Amino acid sequence: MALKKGYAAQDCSLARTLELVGERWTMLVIRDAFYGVRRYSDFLAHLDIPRAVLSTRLRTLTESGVMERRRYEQSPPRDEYVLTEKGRRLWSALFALLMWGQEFTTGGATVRRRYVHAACGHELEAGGGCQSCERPAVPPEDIEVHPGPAAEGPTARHDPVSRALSKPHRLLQPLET
Amino acid sequence: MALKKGYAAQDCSLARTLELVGERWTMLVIRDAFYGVRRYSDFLAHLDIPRAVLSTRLRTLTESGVMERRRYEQSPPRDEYVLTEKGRRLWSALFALLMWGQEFTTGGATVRRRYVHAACGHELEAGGGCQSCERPAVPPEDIEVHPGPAAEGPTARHDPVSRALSKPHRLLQPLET
DNA sequence: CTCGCCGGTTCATTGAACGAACTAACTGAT
DNA sequence: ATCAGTTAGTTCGTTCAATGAACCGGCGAG
Repeated sequence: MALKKGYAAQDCSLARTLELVGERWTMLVIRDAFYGVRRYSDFLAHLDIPRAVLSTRLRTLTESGVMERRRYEQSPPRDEYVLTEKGRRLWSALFALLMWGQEFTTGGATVRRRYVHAACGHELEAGGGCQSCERPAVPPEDIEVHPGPAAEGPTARHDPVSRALSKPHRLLQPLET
Repeated sequence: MALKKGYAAQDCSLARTLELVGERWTMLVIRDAFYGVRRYSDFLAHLDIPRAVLSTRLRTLTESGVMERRRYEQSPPRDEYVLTEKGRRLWSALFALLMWGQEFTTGGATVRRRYVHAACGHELEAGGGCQSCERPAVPPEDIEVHPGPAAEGPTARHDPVSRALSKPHRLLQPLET
């Protein structure tokens, strides 16, 4: 972040966390990575983020070990960005924010996406666990995103990522775009 | 936030959440509120935040219903800022970020604060629950902050809030400063 | 060889953060 | 009554980051 002082001076684990993932756009990039977005152009189209900011964020996340950049094609050279274990462990925090938003910030609107325990088909509860399986915390690999009641409609987006997510999709698996 | 476009355009609950609590400093203000900080000057001294930014954040949080401003003294007129129910519900997200930071961002350093289930005295696990009580999610009212191994030392702060937190303290209870 | 795509970088403009200084309301001590 | 001190801000000039449009280089296809 490199502001004059940065709040890293706090020597507090929350402050250090926010230095890494608390900047504008960063959490949305990570959310998309959980959805299976891996390519620069897909992040760009789905987030409507300025190119320069996306480049900066991907570099920061890569340098701090939250994401990993890897070559998946030699010619033409193409890289993809995927979450590392460190990054995948952000799921519980991300999900908690997501659920809070669904409860408190939807102005009468209904839910756009539902999160389902793939093993049993039940929707996750707010704590990130599965009630019917009595699992306290379902890991992201076992979760599917399903389109919710508000997925279609006047506010729907039409980028490749949004279209790919109109079908149920396993978290962290690459999206077909 | 009122940037040109804001990412509220995403019509996604995470984006809306971050519009409210994703700005620089905001989460640290909320964390301090959980610690029991209520007065302008205490936020200021503990966070080393510019006064103008603190004013803006407290206004935004108040307007969005995350915190409430209330008169606790008539003369001289003094207001305090306390979390509403909406704000208190951010605990699980905040705690998840905190634990992630403790695991991944402490560069060999040790923990500054520990979070203890007041009813049984056991430290909370990373998911926010209490292992020994088999409670899946301990609410903040039942949690105490204890100074951790790194509370003292060369990096220790000397503001009133940090001093008050050198003793165990129940979350959300006002700090004696 | 040229066209277009992908994954960036560069640049001018705008907006936000920073920190120091200033203000307003009040209290308590001299 | 005056004066210093505390609290809770606002104001303002400077610095830094976000935005969006334009530009660029590698490459493959036609």
